[in-house]
Amino acid sequence: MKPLSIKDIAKKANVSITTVSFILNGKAEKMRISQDMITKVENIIKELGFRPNQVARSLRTGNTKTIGLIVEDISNPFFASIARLIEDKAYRHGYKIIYSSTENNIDKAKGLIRMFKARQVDGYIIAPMLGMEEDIRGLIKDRTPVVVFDRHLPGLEVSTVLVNNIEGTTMATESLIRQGKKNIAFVTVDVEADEIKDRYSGYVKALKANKIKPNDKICKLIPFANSADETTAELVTFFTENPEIDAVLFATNYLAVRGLFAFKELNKQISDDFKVIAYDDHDIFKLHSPSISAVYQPIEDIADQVITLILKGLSTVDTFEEPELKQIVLSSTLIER
Amino acid sequence: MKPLSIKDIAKKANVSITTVSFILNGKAEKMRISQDMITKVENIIKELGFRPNQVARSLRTGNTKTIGLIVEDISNPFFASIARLIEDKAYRHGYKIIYSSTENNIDKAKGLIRMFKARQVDGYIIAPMLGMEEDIRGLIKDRTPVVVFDRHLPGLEVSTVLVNNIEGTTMATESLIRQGKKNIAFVTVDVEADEIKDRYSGYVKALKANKIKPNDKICKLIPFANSADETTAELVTFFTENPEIDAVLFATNYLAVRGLFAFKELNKQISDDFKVIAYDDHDIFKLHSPSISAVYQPIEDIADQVITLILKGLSTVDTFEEPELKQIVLSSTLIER
DNA sequence: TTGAAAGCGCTAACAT
DNA sequence: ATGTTAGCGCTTTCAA
Repeated sequence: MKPLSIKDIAKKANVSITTVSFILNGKAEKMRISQDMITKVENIIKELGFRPNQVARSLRTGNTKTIGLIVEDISNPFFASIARLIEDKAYRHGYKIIYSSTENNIDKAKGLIRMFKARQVDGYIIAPMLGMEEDIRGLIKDRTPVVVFDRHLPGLEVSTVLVNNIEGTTMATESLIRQGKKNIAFVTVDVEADEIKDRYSGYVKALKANKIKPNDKICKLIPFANSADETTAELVTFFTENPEIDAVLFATNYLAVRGLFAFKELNKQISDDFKVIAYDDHDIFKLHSPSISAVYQPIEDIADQVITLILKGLSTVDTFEEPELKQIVLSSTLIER
Repeated sequence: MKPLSIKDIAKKANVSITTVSFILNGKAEKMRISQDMITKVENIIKELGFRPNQVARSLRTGNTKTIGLIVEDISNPFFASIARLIEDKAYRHGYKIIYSSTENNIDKAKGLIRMFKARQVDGYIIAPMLGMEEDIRGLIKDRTPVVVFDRHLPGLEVSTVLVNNIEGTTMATESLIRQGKKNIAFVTVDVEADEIKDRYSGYVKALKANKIKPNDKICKLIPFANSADETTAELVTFFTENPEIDAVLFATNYLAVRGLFAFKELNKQISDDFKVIAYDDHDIFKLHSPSISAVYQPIEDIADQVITLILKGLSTVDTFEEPELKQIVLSSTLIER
């Protein structure tokens, strides 16, 4: 059975499709359509359960009321939580989200942007990876609203929502120093992103401020391409070879989880003599015995800011105003456990 | 700058838009367009970076190459993982996913279906909630492919991918009995879903098979609407009041996590004298000291089956074949730790 | 082997 | 205050 069209409603109501369209789009008032007519048509619409074909509407108006969301991996709890919040807020404004994971694959990422373009999404929310600069610049040049979050691409002028990574690891490192730790290890990943580098900078900054000389030997760089097990194995070796370490700061929650697996394997107890802090929180850290301190990224805030920026961009897209670019940097919190 | 259209390509190539369209859609051969023409047009398309407007295409052909994904909460790791796998597989077949979370709110769920309908999605993948029966039936009547997973709605004839819940909890309970446990508690949630009830049935079945009388006193029903903290508090009380319990089977991973928090609060050690098994695995269970056994649901299999079913539905939608309904029940695995 | 033209369902400028 | 109609970009039938 073919779905209803505006024609069917018009016929049923004995009016033209224009009248129906105006009523559908809330322009009845402006067009001074009689109240009687309005209620009559509205009743028929409700009675028949008619919903205008959004595809036709999109073709005509040029906007699809759809936002493309591109992240590295939607199943990562950080992105999944943000995706949920963004979807919820977008929904209330009549927008839907199409998402895709880049899987840290630049070709897939580029393909996604082209695919989203072909689908005429109205705006983009992107947790970008290195190599997407040109593509994002292209979107901006087409006056498509873009908001970037989580990661920042050097030299790219775009609205951005980030957390202050330097601040986060500085706080964490200082807390460890205050607890008398002398050999604080730093475990990070070899991803070429400023955020990751900033986390390292924050760590070094706190050490220097406290006259501790950073020691490369207890800074471990884990290849991004590692499997979970490989990472655990590397960490087992690392901690075995460096028994002087009395505290560890992990640059991502994922690495910290692997670290916990490594400690388990090594039978290494976390205690006042061996402290661990993770960057980015996780349920596991609360529940672990003993529980693990973490730098918490304000997920709800991030989602709020992202959606606010993109909605503003969307609403000014057909005005002549230059879209204003905003760089928002949120603070993270050290949760001491 | 306006995006390119098929017209621009046609003009540039000095051919009609028909020719371009045929080439775009791989119908050039069938139409016996000359190889020269084909390469010439293809080059222009590549050179100008033209991508056909998917919205216009959708309006014309009636399909949007989009699948609607409706789950309770996309940020739940179970759904997030499945979403990621589904998206990935759909992508390879040229489909995109629009998702939404029902938040266990039937009004939102119904709204989502109507919204997806208005957007002409080609098919639906739904982890349904009670109350959606009529809406799903409506989709099927319109000959829209639907695949339901995770939960089954009684009396609804639709392709379904489930795991065998009875089997899972039976295995888990039997394992506990083999370990000599006499007072095995069962903690579940008051959700009116067959899956949840089946988990209870499996537990009872194993008890009876081993001549143990089920004891209501050590079966705890947690309200779904509880906050996390409320659940923890209820579990603290429950385990305090029933010290004879020597093992617990949790009906969901979420409940088990709350249980772990409760044990932590109670300073109750998990050991050979007090065993815990969770239905549905979680990283936390691997990492916990001691680690926690779990019934593992085959996420990858579920995603595979779901996508296979929906793609089959999508490909037969405009044939005259009756869409064949398939009920797939996957086995879960007990991971003993 | 290629082109002209209708039409998918809707919006909105223009006409009445 | 309501109706007529062009056209959004594309696919596909029919004609040449």
